[in-house]
Order: sequence, then structure tokens, then C-alpha cells
Amino acid sequence: MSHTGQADWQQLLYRRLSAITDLPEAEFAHIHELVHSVHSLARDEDVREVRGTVAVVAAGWCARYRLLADGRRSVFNIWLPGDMINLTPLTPSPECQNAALRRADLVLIPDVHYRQLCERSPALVAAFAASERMDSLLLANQVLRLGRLTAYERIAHFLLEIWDRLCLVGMANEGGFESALTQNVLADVLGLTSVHINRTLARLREEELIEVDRREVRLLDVPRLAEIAEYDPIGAEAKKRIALY
Amino acid sequence: MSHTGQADWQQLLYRRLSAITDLPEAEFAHIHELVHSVHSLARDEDVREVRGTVAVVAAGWCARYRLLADGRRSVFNIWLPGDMINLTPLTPSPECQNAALRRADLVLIPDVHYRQLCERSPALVAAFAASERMDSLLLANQVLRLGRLTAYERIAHFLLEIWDRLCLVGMANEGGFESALTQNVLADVLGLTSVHINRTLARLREEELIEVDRREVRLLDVPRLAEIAEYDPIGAEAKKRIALY
DNA sequence: CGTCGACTTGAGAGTGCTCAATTTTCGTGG
DNA sequence: CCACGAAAATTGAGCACTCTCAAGTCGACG
Repeated sequence: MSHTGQADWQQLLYRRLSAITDLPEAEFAHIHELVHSVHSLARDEDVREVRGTVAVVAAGWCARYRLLADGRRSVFNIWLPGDMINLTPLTPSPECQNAALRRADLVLIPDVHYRQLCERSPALVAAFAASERMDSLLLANQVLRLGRLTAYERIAHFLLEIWDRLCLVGMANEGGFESALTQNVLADVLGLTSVHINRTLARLREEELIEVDRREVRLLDVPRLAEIAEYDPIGAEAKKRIALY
Repeated sequence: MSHTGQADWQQLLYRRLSAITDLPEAEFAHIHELVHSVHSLARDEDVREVRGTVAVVAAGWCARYRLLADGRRSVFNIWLPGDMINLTPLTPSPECQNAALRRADLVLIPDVHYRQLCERSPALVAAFAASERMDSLLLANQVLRLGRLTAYERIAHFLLEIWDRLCLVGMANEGGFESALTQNVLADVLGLTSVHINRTLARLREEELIEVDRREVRLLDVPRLAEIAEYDPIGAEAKKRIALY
């Protein structure tokens, strides 16, 4: 279910786009003509040097983050398989970086070819726009977590979000997902220290809401977690799934 | 300089777009043909009922926020004159609201006409895209503030950002700007309590970095504030301005 | 001139942090 | 395949930034 060899990045992308917008498979087919290259990243390697491209995550997890002078790190978002990363910055200055959380493969699409593709298919343009709006929604979720949720709520909210997104591309099962999340990364995503992440995870574990280790996250009581975090499921598909409980 | 009667919302919009992207005035002229209506908002009034439109803020300040069940409020972003608000939600559920922080005028553009306009001018499409990417950058800034800055740094960072954005549309002077920011609103934007906002503002005031009351914010030492908050100026224009110090 | 919202200030409490030591896990090389 | 070293997780103790509750002031507006 989750073995993304080399070629099914297109399927991942299609699954995600069709889950959040109305995209006929025929329209998506234009993407087969796309000129691209594959770029493999080692853990912690960043992709600053490949600017002027759009990247699709084919495998692995990445993070967009910013470092402060004194070493503090703020993670803006986590990129999952099937996500699109726009590597062309708005301003010349590198206001943030993208790095792999573990070995990852990116499919790189030069801006030129991306634009050519867009000219060929208005439906794809709409789908890409929806994708960007979803990114925006994810950032808003991140603001909500950091601004007004407690550590306990933040973790529940974030794990539900990741799970939802992985469900969209078929990389989660009903109880959880394989994860590449270090407690350190969680800390930088959720604006906490790893020590406090550890203690709060322990509490969630004691209460039998989750099971976590570095390679797997299991959500033992999704409805309860969603209630704790006041979590809104992402996308129509996700909504339907939640409705089944 | 800042009297936005009824008709120069187009000028505000043009100033902002041309500051963040390359938009020839001739191309912008297409916007004059636009079918639109003006919607006035009283303080705290929200605009949920005008969905399916794009709105341009002609005057006043608005906020996009979400309320939690227990009354906590998280403000995602502040809309200033010249900003575009997309009122068409990604999902049917109203995951957030937009409300006026004080009397405000919105220019409402039905989705249909907005799309017609886009077909007429590719340059405008590009400019609108840049505008959305700037919104995204602002959200990332918000994540940085909430995730890894202290209360002291957050306030400095946020005030600089607002100032920068007002400068883009010519609604700030070199030392500060007219503001509609209640300490309560600041609290909900910066993820703090109004009590702590009050104390931290007092500290910034004592250190002669800012002067604030409800109607005006003055930045007494921009370079120092920028250093404290590790603030990156927005847009090329803003960068040039900072370089003058 | 009274009222209501916003601002201010005080005191005490708590969530989350710092520092630090220890254990466990895991990637890598022999 | 096992051993080793580094990274990650865990735990303890004390601290502090920020919160809560509460009282009191200021100021705009009817």
C-alpha cells in the first residue's frame, strides 16, 4: 500500500488532488507528458539549490522550516507523499528552507514545463489552485494549534491532521500510520520542547488515546482525539471517513 | 494620504500588487471594467453571508479568525486596505470567519466576474497569484511568531509586519501608522492574554522602542525592533526602505 | 454625568522550560 | 552478525514566562 517505487508519484498526486477537488482522470492524464527529473534526498539534506522548480514528493517526508540566529527552529509545514512544494520563493532572500525528515524522493518540475502544462489543461490549473488553498488551510491549522491550543490538544490535532492527509493518498490505515516523526521534530512543529513533547505523549499514551514510537503512530480513539482538539477533518473524503464512526 | 473615500480601492490594490510583483499599469487597467458592489461593515460584523466572492478591502481593518467551543479565539491574519480576501471556502463547512475590526468597506467581486477578469489578463492572474503567495508568507510569519518567538519578540515582529504592509499601500508614515488594534485583538493574534500584552507593551514603551495607544502605533527604533524580532521585511519596496537606515 | 469597554496593575498559580543525567534505540562498520 | 557510538527517548528537579482572577482606572459616547 505504501511502496512508492519510482513511478507512482503521479498516482499519489492524483489521489490527493481528486480528493480535494473535482479532477477527471482524463484531465490529469496531461501530467504524463511532463518533463521532470527525480532528486533523492538524504535525511536532513535540504533542497535550497533546486530553486525555480515545483517539486512533488514521491516518497518520504520533508519539512519547511526556518532557523533563528540562536538556533531555535520553527517548522511551518510537513510535506507528505503526493504534496507539491513550490521551490520558487516570493522574495530573493531564502526566508525558509525545505529539508527531508528521512530519505525522500522529489520529482522536480522546472517552472517552464510546469507553466506549459498549465496552459494545456485548465482543469489542472484549478486542481493546483485547490492544492495551494489546502496548503493555506494547513497553515491556518498550524496557527490555531500554536496560538490557542494547549500542548495536549496540539499533539492530538497535529496527529489527526497528518493521519487525514495520509489517508487522502492511501498511506494510512484506519488505526494509524508509519511515521518519521522524531520528538524533536514534533517539538519544532508544535512550538514546544522535546522534553515536554515526551511528557505529553506519555500522558496520551497512559490515557490509551495513542500509541507512538518513532516508526509508527496509532490513533486508538479518533473520535475522542478529534473532540479534544476540536479537529476539523480535511477534504470531503476525510469527512466521509470520519462519519463512519 | 490615507483617505479612502469610495473609489480608490483600485489604487490601493494596484500599489500593493505592483510592490510585490511586476504589474504594468496598462495591464491593471482591466480592473476598471470589473463588476462589483461595495459592502460596508460595522465593527465586529462578519462577512460569512457573502460567500462565493472575492473581496478587496477598501477601507478599515478586518480579521480572519476561528472561535473554539470554550470561547478561545485564534486570529489567523489581519486584512488591511488593499488586501484581497477570498470568501469562497475550500470546504463547505465554515472553518473560519472574517470580521471587521472597525468600520470597514469591502468591494465585493462575484466569483464569475473575477474569473472573467482573469481570462482577460494573464498579467493580472500572475499578480493575484503573487498576492496569494504573500498571504501564505504572512501565515508563515504568524507560525514563526507563535511557534518560536517570545511575547516580547512577537509584538515587535507583528508591528513591523503591519507597518511594512501599510507602507506598501501608502498608509503608514516613516515612524508608524494609525491602528485599530485593541490589546484584546493583539492577544488573539499573538496567542497571549491581553494582560500579558499590556505588560509587554509597557516594557517596549519603557525601553523607548514604541509608543502605542489604541489609535496610533509609533515605531521609535525600527532597526532595533527588527533585530529583536529577527524580522524580514516584506517585498522589494519594503527592503529598499529598510536599507535606508 | 453615568455607563461600558478598554486599559492597567497586583498577587498567586501553572503550563511549559532549562539543565542534566540516564536509558534505549538505531545506523554503521568491523 | 555483533559491537560500538551517536541520536533519540526518558526522567528528575527547579525555574520562569505567561496565565488566571480580581480590583481599579481611564476615556469615549450617549
